[in-house]
Amino acid sequence: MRTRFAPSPTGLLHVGGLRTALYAWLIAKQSKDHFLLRIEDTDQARSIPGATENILRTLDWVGIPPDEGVILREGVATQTGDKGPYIQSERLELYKKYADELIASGNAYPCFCTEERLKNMRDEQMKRKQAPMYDRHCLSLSPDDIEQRLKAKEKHVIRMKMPHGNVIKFTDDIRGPIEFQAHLVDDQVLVKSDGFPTYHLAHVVDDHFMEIGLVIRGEEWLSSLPKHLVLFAALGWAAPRYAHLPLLLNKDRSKLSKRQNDVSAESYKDKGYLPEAMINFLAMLGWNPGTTQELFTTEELLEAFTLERVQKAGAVFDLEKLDWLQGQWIRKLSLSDLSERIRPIVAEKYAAAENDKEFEKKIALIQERVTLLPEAADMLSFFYEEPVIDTAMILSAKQGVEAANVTMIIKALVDTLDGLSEKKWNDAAIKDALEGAMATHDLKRGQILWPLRAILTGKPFSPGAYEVAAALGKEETLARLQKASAAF
RNA sequence: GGCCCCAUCGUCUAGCGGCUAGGACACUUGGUUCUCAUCCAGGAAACCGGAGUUCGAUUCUCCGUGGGGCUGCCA
Repeated sequence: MRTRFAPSPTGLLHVGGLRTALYAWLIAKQSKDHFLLRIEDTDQARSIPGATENILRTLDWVGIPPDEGVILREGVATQTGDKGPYIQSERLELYKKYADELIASGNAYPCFCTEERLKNMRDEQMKRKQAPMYDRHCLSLSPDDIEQRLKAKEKHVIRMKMPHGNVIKFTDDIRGPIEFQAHLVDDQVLVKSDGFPTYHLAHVVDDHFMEIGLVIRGEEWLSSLPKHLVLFAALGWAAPRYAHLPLLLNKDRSKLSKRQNDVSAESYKDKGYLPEAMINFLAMLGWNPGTTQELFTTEELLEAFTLERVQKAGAVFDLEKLDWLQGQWIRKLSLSDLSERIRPIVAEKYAAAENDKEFEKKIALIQERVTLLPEAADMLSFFYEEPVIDTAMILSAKQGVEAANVTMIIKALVDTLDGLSEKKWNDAAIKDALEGAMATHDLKRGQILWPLRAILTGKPFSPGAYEVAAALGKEETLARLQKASAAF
């Protein structure tokens, strides 16, 4: 089954668009067929240079690149495939040809109405509480009149002629049977006065010639479906199957908007979410496997995904679930994989991380604590710069570390740890040694470990004392202890 | 206003005539614990309403109600 994703290059890729692309990609790949990317740049005013590359890079990031149409080759958007061009602004003659054919067959007609007239007409209709629809003023123009005006290059559009009286029936792959009364559907503009097609004409022509078997798109298109079906029939082409996906929603259940949410997929990349978490999250918004499995790799989605299990109702875009998924994925990654993803981020702040041979060891300490990748820099700061000694934080009434005994505790720490050889400097040995110290000095666990951890990290929250001491090394550990001791 | 779609815990959802209405997130109570996090155990939390069909409706039908989308020479 060939499927496509057909964004407008009007800005960053929307998360809703990314989910649509994911589902389309899954369907195509399940049948080992092509997933196409087509650029819908028929609105010249809204097109933004570079948007296409950005969209492609985002698809790459999550691992669902197109394999036909507009693709990324060495960072540059190029076209591949024998059904192109895949950019609508390069297909103008084709649209023109079929618009003319529709006029010839009586399924479309030129309309010379001015914007002003249309506006007045709509205002009138609204006032009478009627649905605003084109009144077919130009449908009654005489052939001579039309010819004259065309010859005079009078500004005009081409409208489709809805077959009033027909009932248009269709079965959507997600929603099941739907019916529309043709006379309630407007005579949609197919070709604008600038010669560009509207979405409606371009969609029908392109998806026919690009041999798309299943159109997967957002629910906002459902109400234009009758127009598309009429066009396919008028041109004598078989319509594809359609699957209209439920919308992604704001917390207040309105259509997901920039106003209330970060809607660009790229912003989640920038915040430090893993592509694995993003894909997993998006897949589960509006689809479920019917089992209790929550974690899915792309490969597992390929195995489990079906349109039958896609929800009809819209889904609230709930970041709390994303964060949980992110945590799951962080912990699921191998230490080396996670390290290499985090390393460049930490290196931005601490150059030493770049070639730190012990980096994985440090990441091991925070793997269960990180949610967003950039948090790692702060979590690891004490490895790369000496913490500022905060005597107030080293003391802890709750742990039984007071001004009266802190010096003695630190001395016990120094003595004990100094007794450990460099060779035996590891988690387990440090733990043994310190437990021995607790016994001999009659100290509680917290009395030993809280100050050790606080001195070594300078932070109220951090990985555990044993692990930090082990990763820091004997020399540095003792140096920090001694320095702290002097502060009291 | 018109047309179309939708409706189970706060959120994502399972359920496809008979269930103590299940899971996950979030919340909450404990446990583990030097802190934070992880992890483990428990708790609270839902079938929008009304008719009808049926021995029996969360489930099927209809009508309400509510929400959403569309209603552009934007997609």
